[in-house]
Order: sequence, then C-alpha cells, then structure tokens
Amino acid sequence: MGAPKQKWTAEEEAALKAGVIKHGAGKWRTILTDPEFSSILHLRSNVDLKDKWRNINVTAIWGSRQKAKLALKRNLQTPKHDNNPLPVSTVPQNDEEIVDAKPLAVSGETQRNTNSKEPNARLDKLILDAITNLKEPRGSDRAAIAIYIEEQYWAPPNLKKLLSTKLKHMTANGKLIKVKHRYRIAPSLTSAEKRRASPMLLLEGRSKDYSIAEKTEVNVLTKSQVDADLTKMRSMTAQEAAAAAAQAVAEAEAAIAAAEEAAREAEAAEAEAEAAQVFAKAAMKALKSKKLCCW
DNA sequence: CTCTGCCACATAACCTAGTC
DNA sequence: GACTAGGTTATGTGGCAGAG
Repeated sequence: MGAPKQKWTAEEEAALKAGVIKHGAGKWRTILTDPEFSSILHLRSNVDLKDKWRNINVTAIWGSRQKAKLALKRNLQTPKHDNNPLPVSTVPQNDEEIVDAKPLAVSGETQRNTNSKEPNARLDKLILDAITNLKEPRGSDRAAIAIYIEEQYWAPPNLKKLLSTKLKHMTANGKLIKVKHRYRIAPSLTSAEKRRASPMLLLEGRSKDYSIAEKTEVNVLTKSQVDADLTKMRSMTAQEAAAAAAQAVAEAEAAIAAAEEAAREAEAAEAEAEAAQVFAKAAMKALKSKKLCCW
C-alpha cells in the first residue's frame, strides 16, 4: 500500500530528537523547516516526524505500539483505581504539558479529552494571573492585561489577537465578567482555579504544568532563563542534542512518576471530601429527625 | 507473529477577507 | 480597530499492511 517503507536512520532519529529539544514536541513543521535539521530530514514530512516520535515514545515504555494498545485495553477494563501508568497512545503528543520539551509526555489525559473546548489553556491562566495581580478594583482592560503578560512572561508576537479571542471565550464561559471594556474574575471561580493562575511560562513547547511544578517544586523559568536556554540549545551539536534528549527522557520519567503520585493524592483527597460530604448529610439528617421527634 | 512506516480521518489551530 | 465566518494547515489518533 502506498509508498515503500523508508527505515529511519540513526542520523534522522538524532535530528528528530534534537529538533524536539530545540522546538518542542508537536512542532513538527518548525523542526522540518529548521535549516539545522532540514538537510537530514528532507525526505520526511511533518506527519512522518510525528509518527516516528510516537514510535520512539511508545517503544521506550512498552516495547511496541501493539503492546501499548494491549495495555490500554487492559487499562480500560479497570478504569478508575488503576495505578498503572497510562500507555503512551493515550498521552498527549503535543507539548502542552510536556516539561522542557521532554520526549515523553507527562500527563495521563489527552489534550482532546481535557482541552477540547478550551483552546489556549495556558493563556487562560496567564489572563487570570494578570487580573489577579493587577488588583484593579474595577477590573483590568485588555491593554493592561497584555502589557502585564508581555512584561512577566515570554509572550508570542500575536499576543493581542490571542488575547482578544481568549478574553471573549472566557467571558462567554463565565470565567470572566466584562464591564465597560474591563475584565474581572467571575466570583464563581474557585480558589483552586485562582491558585492555578500562578505564573506559567508562555513559550511554545516549554510550558510548566503547574500541578507537577507544585508537586515536584520545579522552578518556573523566567524569560531571561528561557533566552539563555535557547541560546545554549542553538549552539548544540547533533550529538550533544541527542545526549540532552536522553537525559530529558530520564527527567520526564521522573516527572511522570511525580505527576502520578500527585494524581493519586488528589484522588484520595477527593474521596475523602466525598466521604465527609456523605457524613455531613447523614449528620444533618440525623439532626433534623432529632428535632422533629423533639418538637 | 511482531514491529513499524504509511495512510486516513477528526479536530484544533491558524490565517485572511469581509463587515460593522 | 474589533469581530466574524470560512477556508487552510497542522497535529493527534487509530488502523492497515509490508518487512523482518
């Protein structure tokens, strides 16, 4: 069927890994157009890069895609209280939750599952963070939010456009309240959500997952740190990049373990809260019946 | 039989022209 | 300038099939 199979060479694989280190997983087109890698990867399409990256990840954990698929099936049979790590096929391949563009994805849920109706979730957090920290009594206007984000984070060149779309979206969702071109955080937003609006890095492929950051005390990078990192990466040779990729795999695995531990704790806390709620209801009921009997 | 490269499809993200 | 709608591109995921 279709084109004959072209085996990936070690050189191509190293270039792919180096590209992911430099640009982040999911930025296949960017990697492909990077002159540093395009000469090696000129026979490959962005789709090829994406497929190969999937294979590399799956192979690293499960041995093969088929094994991963089997593991997934087993997972689905015992969905909720299964402590086994989720197979890579269910893990986000985009860089949304990948820490420092590590080859292995970190979260246990797909982006589609979690963010399908919530594009630009990171910007979401930055906006909340900006409004919270600006502390303007009547709310903050779009320009003020934009300036805050630009000053505090690594903002993309099209920030204003993204911001406009996102503010509208968040207002529609009820996360924000818009009064006379000023935005305030909706009172219904939980304290947990507000807490999540803590500083995050807005840089393609380099965002820090806050829950992991909280749990593992990973430092949130400043813009200057990111600049320094990028400069360093650009001066890397292919071998150095490959070595960095290998190290990144190890670090990602550690991050996965920490994230899973945090998820288990969260689940336990949730169960505890549920139990407390049930207890409270029972107590109320008992109290009511007691009152009734005494009246 | 297993592995892995290729393909197809769904959807998210992005871009652009038109309208207010 | 801001917003919207429609089109295009990029990416993620599942499945098929050739190679070893």
